Amino acid sequence: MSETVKPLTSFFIEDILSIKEKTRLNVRCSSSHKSKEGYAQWNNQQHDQVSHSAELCAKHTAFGARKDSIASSSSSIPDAMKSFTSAGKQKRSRAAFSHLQVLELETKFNHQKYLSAPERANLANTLRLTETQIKIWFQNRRYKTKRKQQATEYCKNLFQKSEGLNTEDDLVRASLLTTLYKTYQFRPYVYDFNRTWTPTLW
DNA sequence: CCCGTCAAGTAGCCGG
DNA sequence: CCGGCTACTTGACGGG
Repeated sequence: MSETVKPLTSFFIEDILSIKEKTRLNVRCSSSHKSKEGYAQWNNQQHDQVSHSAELCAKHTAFGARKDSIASSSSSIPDAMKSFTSAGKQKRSRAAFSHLQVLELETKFNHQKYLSAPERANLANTLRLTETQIKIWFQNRRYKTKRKQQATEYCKNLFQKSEGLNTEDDLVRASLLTTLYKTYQFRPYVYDFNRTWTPTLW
């Protein structure tokens, strides 16, 4: 992968309030799996006072770093970024993108579901995220859309079927099913009233 | 404390 | 091979 190192911003409240000196962290952990690409890239993003760019930056939660103070700015994998469980295992992170970042991503996604490499690089640059983060976001977003669509279609079919229902029991069952599908629309498991929880529906 | 959300991890496939 | 894709799964985190 030929990803460029991007300027990253700290999103810590204390950093925002105190307007600390600029720190910069870019963490890159290689996956155990095939090491295809720089998966698991955790970024602490640089903050330029309380400004527009600050809003663009993700709130970093990696390795419990949000609780720790990340003062050190070092190269590849800073010790400050490494948080371990009691078992000595490295803790996994989950970055939270800012509202503005998500907004920009959603806007882009509404226009196009797939990004070319230059488009992705450009978006990554403007949003101050990594290209991998952009890629993963779009992948997840497409999958989310698909699931939503499938759930909607299934509900539609249910309503259509329920039109032909006769007994009160059938109607109750149909409405219960609809409720269930609304509740579990993003879950791969849905209860079949006659059997059990089944892994796939469609 | 349980549960939903969502970024990231994983497996497997495909095209260049 | 490598990078990107889908289709899940995992795990951190926040809200009720």
